[in-house]
Amino acid sequence: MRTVLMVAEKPSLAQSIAKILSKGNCTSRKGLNGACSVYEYTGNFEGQTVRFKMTSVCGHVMSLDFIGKYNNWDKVDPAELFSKAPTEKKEANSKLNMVKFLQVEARGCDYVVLWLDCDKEGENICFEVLDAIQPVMNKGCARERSIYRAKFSSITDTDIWNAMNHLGEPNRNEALSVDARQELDLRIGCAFTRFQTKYFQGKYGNLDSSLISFGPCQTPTLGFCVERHDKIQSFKPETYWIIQAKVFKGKDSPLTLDWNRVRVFDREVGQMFVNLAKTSREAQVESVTKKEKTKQRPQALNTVEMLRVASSALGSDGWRLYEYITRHFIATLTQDCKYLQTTIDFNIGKEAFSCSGKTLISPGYTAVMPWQGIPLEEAMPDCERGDSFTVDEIKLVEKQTSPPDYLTEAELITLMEKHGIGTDASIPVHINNICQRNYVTVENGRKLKPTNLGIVLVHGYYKIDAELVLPTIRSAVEKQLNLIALGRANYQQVLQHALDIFKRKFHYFVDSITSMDELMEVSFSPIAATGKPLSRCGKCHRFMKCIQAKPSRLHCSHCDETYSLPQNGAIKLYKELRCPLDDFELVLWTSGARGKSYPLCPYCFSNPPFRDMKKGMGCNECTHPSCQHSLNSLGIGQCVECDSGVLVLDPTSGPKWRMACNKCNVVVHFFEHAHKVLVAQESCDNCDASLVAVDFNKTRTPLPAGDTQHRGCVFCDPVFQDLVELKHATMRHSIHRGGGVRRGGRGRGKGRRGNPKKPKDKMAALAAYFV
DNA sequence: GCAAGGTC
Repeated sequence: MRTVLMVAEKPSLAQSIAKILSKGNCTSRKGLNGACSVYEYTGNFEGQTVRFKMTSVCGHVMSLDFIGKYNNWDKVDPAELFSKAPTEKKEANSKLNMVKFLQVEARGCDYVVLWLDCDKEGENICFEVLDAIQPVMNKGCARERSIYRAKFSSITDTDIWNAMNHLGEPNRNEALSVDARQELDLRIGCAFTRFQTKYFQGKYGNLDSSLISFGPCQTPTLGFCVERHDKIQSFKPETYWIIQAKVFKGKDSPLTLDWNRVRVFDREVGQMFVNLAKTSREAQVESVTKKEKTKQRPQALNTVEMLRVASSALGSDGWRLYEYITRHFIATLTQDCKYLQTTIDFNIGKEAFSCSGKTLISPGYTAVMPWQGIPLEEAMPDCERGDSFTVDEIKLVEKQTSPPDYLTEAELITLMEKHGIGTDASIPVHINNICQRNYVTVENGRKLKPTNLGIVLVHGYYKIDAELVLPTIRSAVEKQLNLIALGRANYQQVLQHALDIFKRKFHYFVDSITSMDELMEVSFSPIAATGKPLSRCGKCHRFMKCIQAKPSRLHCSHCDETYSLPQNGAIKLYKELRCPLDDFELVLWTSGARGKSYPLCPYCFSNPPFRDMKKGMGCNECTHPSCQHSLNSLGIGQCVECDSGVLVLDPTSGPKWRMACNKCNVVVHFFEHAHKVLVAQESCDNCDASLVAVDFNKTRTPLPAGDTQHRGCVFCDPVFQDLVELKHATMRHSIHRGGGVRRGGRGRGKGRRGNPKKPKDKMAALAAYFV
């Protein structure tokens, strides 16, 4: 029997479609990646009985990136990203093992039916799937067709069966338009982001942003928020006047009328109209019109509309959202709301006024969406032409025009949708991005208020090249891409054309960056004027300043050099001790009061001193053979949790001493009330860990017979075993994991680099490092 | 470390 493989875009769709097509008679099993399931059943295909295997991917299988060496920000000029830097497709999520999974399932299959979503992205994923499975599928005779595309727009029996009975072919052009979009977004976004980030971060100390990103969607999104901010800033309130008139008939409560001229901007003119109206004490009913009107039930909810609604009253309460979606759905199936609109036109003197109200005829859908219902108090009094009302009050009221408020998230979603910025799935991501990048903050009522950084960036783009921030450029690119999809333009030509344009824009931007910089100077402080003096530079021996704003770093204004620091933690001076290699004063990094801490050399942190070290390493990973702060001096033994780390004594942790892994987050608490804890040169005969010498407080020593000193292995020594809070750690230590034989696996087999053991022969180690 | 687009 032949086999048909069918692939949907996500696991839940595979399940729904399999249920429909198998009429509920399918088996299911998990695929090798644990995320996708495979549904199997027997059925008919192209006039033969076949076995169906329905499964799915999880979105895109592949994603585009530059080849490795072009991801080095220090060595690559961002301008190279427009043409020189080659790109490659990598598996989008290596954990999912999607290519392998698809190949395992496709092996031996004769046909494939592609059930990817029916949009351009889905078409692109079709070819990602085909690239993975075609090499392993059965090869039929050359003329036999084996690739089919199902086109469907809803998950209903009729739609799915209809798609199955009218299979087509995947559309290469649509897929190519997505390939072009991916390459454009990657090259443009990365080039601008890297350039901006490196330029401004090196100059200003209080930007508070570790990344100054640019993107064809996120930047226009920010642009909308700043545009509103500018309107608010440039708003000048204007005074205007309205006539307020109240009339009544008999014992009815007074009606407030609207002036037909609405408002005037000149007080004298307003007063003149009041005087004219005041010549009469009665308001004559000029006409009464009654119109039956309907309030339309809502359209079916789509994702963007749901986002808008959820952002403007609902908040993050899942149940309320569920209730809203349910009510909305029922409302779409109910009748429109019907009401009677009554408008009464009045004349008071020669001035015209009116008043209108609504009376409910039938609630229709507002019965399930009561917040949209017609309020009872809008009902109007009975009257007819010629009736007269008594004027209760008529006066001129002064008012002021008020500025607009910051953009609400709901308004922003509307703007993005209108201009084609992002998709239903990516709109929230872009909004989240500009928040995380510190370009806008979310205020009460989910209003988006741009930060100084956001404002300066957008104003800078306006000065240099407004198209970089205007929404029109994205739409223009999308239009060109659409031509590829429609087969009316060549993929290569469109891509090249757009890249050329943006390459020129990029060079112009780089040449004009001082225009944006002028704005930055107003809002931010030069790096040399930021931060507090902390530790001394090893080159000039002057104090360097520690900059707290993200990304935290040290800056030497004399040498005009900036040195990176670890993020997410606190930095303080470490007893004015110096690195023996470069004379920089060490600093102490700590993750918190009871957490991990270790010293680091600000210079070595960015410029690894030894071959086997990488950027971002502290003294606890430093392989200096003799420095008292290095791994070699303070390392105790292999980590109890991870395979590649070493537990290193935290020399600042006394009197509650602890050691911490230099790779993972393991912290092992050991001796309390000890004056001194030293790591000895000798190793344990049993487990190879370094011996530890402890000097306890005389009055509080836990050692037998009042001894204050002991030396031994923290993992094996019986005296220490009873004292040290290391029971679980001891049991996990390698020596106890199976007769001293170390586990294989992660982190092993990479020669010296992966070996967490301290080198024993210091001279040999020295020789190795200084080759 | 970067984009935007899928989806988990």
